[in-house]
Amino acid sequence: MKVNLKMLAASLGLSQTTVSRALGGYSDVSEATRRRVEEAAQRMGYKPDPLARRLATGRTDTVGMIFPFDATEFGDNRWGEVVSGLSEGLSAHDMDLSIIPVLPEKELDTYRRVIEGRRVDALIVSWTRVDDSRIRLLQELGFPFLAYGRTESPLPYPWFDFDNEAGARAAVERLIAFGHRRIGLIHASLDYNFAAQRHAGYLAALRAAGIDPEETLIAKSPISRTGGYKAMEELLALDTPPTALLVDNNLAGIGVLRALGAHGLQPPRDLSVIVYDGVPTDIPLPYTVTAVQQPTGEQSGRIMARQILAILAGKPVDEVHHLGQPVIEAGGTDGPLEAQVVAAKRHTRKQAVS
Amino acid sequence: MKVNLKMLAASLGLSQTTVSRALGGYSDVSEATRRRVEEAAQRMGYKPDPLARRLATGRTDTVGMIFPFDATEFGDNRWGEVVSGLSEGLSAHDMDLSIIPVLPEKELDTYRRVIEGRRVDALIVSWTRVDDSRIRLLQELGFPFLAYGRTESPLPYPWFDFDNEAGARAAVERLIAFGHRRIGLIHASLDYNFAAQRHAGYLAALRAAGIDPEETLIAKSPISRTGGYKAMEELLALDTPPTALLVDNNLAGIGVLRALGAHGLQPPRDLSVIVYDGVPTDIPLPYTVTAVQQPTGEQSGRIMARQILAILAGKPVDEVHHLGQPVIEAGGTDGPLEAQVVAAKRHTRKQAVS
DNA sequence: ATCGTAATCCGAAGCGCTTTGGAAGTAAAC
DNA sequence: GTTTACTTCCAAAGCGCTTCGGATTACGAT
Repeated sequence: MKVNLKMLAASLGLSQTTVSRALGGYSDVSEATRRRVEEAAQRMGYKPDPLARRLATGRTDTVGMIFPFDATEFGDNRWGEVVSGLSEGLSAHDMDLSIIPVLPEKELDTYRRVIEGRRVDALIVSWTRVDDSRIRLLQELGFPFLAYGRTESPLPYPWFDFDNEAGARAAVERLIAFGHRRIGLIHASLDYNFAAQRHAGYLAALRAAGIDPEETLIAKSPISRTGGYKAMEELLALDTPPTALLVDNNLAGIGVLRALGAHGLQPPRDLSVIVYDGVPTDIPLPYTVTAVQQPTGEQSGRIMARQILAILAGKPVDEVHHLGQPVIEAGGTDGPLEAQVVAAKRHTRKQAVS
Repeated sequence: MKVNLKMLAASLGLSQTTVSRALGGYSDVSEATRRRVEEAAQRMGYKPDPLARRLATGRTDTVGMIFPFDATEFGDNRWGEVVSGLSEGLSAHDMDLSIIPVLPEKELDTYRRVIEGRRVDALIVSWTRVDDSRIRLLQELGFPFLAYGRTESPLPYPWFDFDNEAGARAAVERLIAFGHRRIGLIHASLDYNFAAQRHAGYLAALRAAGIDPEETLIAKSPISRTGGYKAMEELLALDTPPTALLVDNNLAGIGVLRALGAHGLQPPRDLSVIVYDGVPTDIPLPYTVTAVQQPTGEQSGRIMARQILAILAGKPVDEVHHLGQPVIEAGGTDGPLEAQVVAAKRHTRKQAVS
């Protein structure tokens, strides 16, 4: 039989009020009775009914994440890590994370339903777009949320993000320092904020070095292995392909490396490659990949959990920001242009002979 | 301003009871007033507060899925489809699906918490084990659930599953019909029920054909690309490798095919390969894969949604079962043994010459 | 002896909905 | 005209918790 507040109170000869406040950690109950109450609650296995609590307080102690199943997020283990860290960070404060799956075309409706249904105290918006209708809706409704990634918005809002522009710039600067001038970019749809920012960083680095960006060296690709594969093939088909390449997401990165392999090419001999976010554990590669690295998803998740709690505690939204700095992690897939040229000469000579 | 039942009732000059029952579709309210009520509710934008309703009814109209982040499920787009179908099937009945992420080591605790917290009306257990403590816990607590995959249990319980044994048997029979006798198996941990069943089907087919299973032809592998890759390399390193192979999951299947490619081997010339569940969209392959195919995840999800609703409606648990039949989808990765032998001869001859 | 203060405790009013157990009105049956 | 049987509606009692606004007691201060 489930015990409730009333029974607990009765068995202690106290009022429900006092028991409730004792358990709630209020100061107007003596240390002695608090201990008595806690002991009894423990002994009788009392657990406050969250449904009742919710109705009384109006809080659900749950934060939600609406998850559109267009699946790009799948296979990206980074996302899993973030969720994991978030969940852990929240549960330390007795809050839960609930992921609400939804068909992409019904996404906005679901936001409305979830908010109206008061199913969660706050929402996390991931994969932000440059122009993001979800964030506009949330702002309009005045519902608490945290954006995982920034967006263009006239109003302030809380966000967690990395300095994508700086990351891409650093990567391209590294390639330039290696002597490259024909540097390609494979990027996701520029509707995604992260892609737009990395794209901007790429252009900025080139221009700063006095290099005119070439449209043909820039290929768009879905966030997927296949996407990266095909985009790489496009670039390889150019009359003069790039000598170096930045790939703006890890899934496409795998595809790129596979495409190179399939064409008998090997980084960095034939092409210098830097992959944003590195490549997830996939199948064995004969080299480590030079990457723009960001903190692990777990760390990010924990920070986001703290941000969410701060928002719910009433911290002004224009103060809740976190901008992580990515770092370049040197690997074996990029190198000096001269080395490549030499290798290429050897290669063509060999081909001519055979 | 949010309108509640009381306000709605007042504005109509009716009691809360009547309004509630009108909206609830009870028969003891006249058609005329029902219409009036519905019209007014619509006009005033009345939405019953789910928190209050939950407290009153004790139902949450949510089904949960506790999701351990050991990540095998990631990258397996099949799982995403299932979730999607489930979610859709449930929302047609105004129920929600909530995915609760959890660290693997805290999984059982979370089951307890979620149940005690009455956060959901029912749970879905996925990736069932042969011996599954989660299912035991749920049975013990008498909490409604649906197992996605069977398990060994003395008590009846509701499940959704495919005939894994039959699927594996059919695949192996096909290979046998092609003349193969050295047929390998790459399988996931046999703690997983699906793996155990497919393993059993594999053995059964061999024995039925009078072939003695060879331990060395059976390799265990994690459910991942890397796992499949390594397992394939193990089998290739054998003195006499198998001439045909069944891979019991799609992720490992990709790894297997990549490993073959990396060793300059090509199915079916050098090895006949059948992959359970086919291979997910990955990077381009020069052939279609012969697969044991199951209905799409969406369909499965919708069926599961119906099952859950039936359980909640009180249908006896030993009547809620669904066993899907997998079918072999012929592709270009398997074929007659003789053809392989001929090709191999040609191959070795060529090697001898060069 | 009286007052103010601080420390504890509690009654009762919600939170917004569902549901039980009638009551009132109306029509059919005798 | 009375009885029976519906039909339609409603008052009130929860669901289990939180919290506001005191009430009570104890005690040092005046």
